[in-house]
Amino acid sequence: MTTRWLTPEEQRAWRAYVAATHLLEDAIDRQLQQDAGMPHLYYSILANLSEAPERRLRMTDLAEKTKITRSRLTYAVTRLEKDGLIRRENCRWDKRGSIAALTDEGMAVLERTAPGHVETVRTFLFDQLTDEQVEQLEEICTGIARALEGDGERPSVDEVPWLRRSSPSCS
Amino acid sequence: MTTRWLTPEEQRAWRAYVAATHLLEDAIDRQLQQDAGMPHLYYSILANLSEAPERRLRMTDLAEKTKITRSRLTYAVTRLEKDGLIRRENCRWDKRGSIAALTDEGMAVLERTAPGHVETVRTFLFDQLTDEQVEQLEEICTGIARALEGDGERPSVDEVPWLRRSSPSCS
DNA sequence: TGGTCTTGGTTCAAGTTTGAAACAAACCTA
DNA sequence: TAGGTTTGTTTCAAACTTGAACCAAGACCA
Repeated sequence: MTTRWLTPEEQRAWRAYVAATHLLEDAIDRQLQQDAGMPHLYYSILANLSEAPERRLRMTDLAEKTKITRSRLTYAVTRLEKDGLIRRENCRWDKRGSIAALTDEGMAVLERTAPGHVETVRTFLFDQLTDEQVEQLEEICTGIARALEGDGERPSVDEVPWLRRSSPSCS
Repeated sequence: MTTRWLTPEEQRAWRAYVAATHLLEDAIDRQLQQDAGMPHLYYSILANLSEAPERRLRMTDLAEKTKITRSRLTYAVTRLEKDGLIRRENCRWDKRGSIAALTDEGMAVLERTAPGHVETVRTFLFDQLTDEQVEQLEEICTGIARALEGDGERPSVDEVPWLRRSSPSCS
């Protein structure tokens, strides 16, 4: 089977997608770095904890929620713990487990910085979209995420039989 | 003025967006790392060069095309140069300038790995979308990118007067 | 001209991410 | 219940990113 290259429409969509996602993530990272002294991911970790029952989650659950690897999470939590925004506790039921708990200070940082963050997201994302587009975006993204999540387990790339033939193009 | 929090629809869209973009970028990075031995960004750099006249671009233009900072680009190009996929040349008109040129070997790598890359993008993105959604995605992303690009200059975050008030939520 | 400002790139240190390997506890199963 | 496998998490080294500082070389202009 020969490669199905992207159609012109797909090319355009793909490039716009790559550009938009990079630019937006950069803008959000910069804003949060300035206002909260941490990148977006770290903020997300705190935000996820703030919504969890008792403001605490097991590492694996937190990694699942934030869609990152466990090792990346370990590093991030270690940093946030040094900053006093998170506290590590060990799990009673499962001695292997480690639990990340949001501290009051962490909650305070979140409360202080949430407005700026929301405003950034609004300015650069939602202010640019019609209500209809917001819906479309959700559907599109939900579809993509579903394809990538399997049922909780990421379909490790090498399980998919990639074709290998020539000719470039497609950033 | 008090913060305009995200509506439930916006929340859903935002979360789906964050999840989808992370998962997709991760999948693409993993695939390219395995097949081409480089992350997506590096592949994009090669791809951009391959389409430029004479397969060469000035650093700043390349940074602009790939939406990354100059320092990040410098590092990436240095690595790719070590791998023999890019060659640096100096600009005749402007002695400050530095030009990145795709080597034949770089072109070959691109040709060899493009099919796998396209297939990944297709599998996880376009196969999940209807033709209509592809169009919608392009429009949405174009809008976002426009808001973030000013006219070539990024609106440095601190020029926007952020509001600062309390209450969290919004990953 | 000789300053001074801007632009194009690189450098450096500190911080982050990656993937593989290491551990330890929990879970089988014969 | 010992031995083997799986699961939860951390560790480590190598690679990458960030932002500020730096260095030329062009541009501007009194």
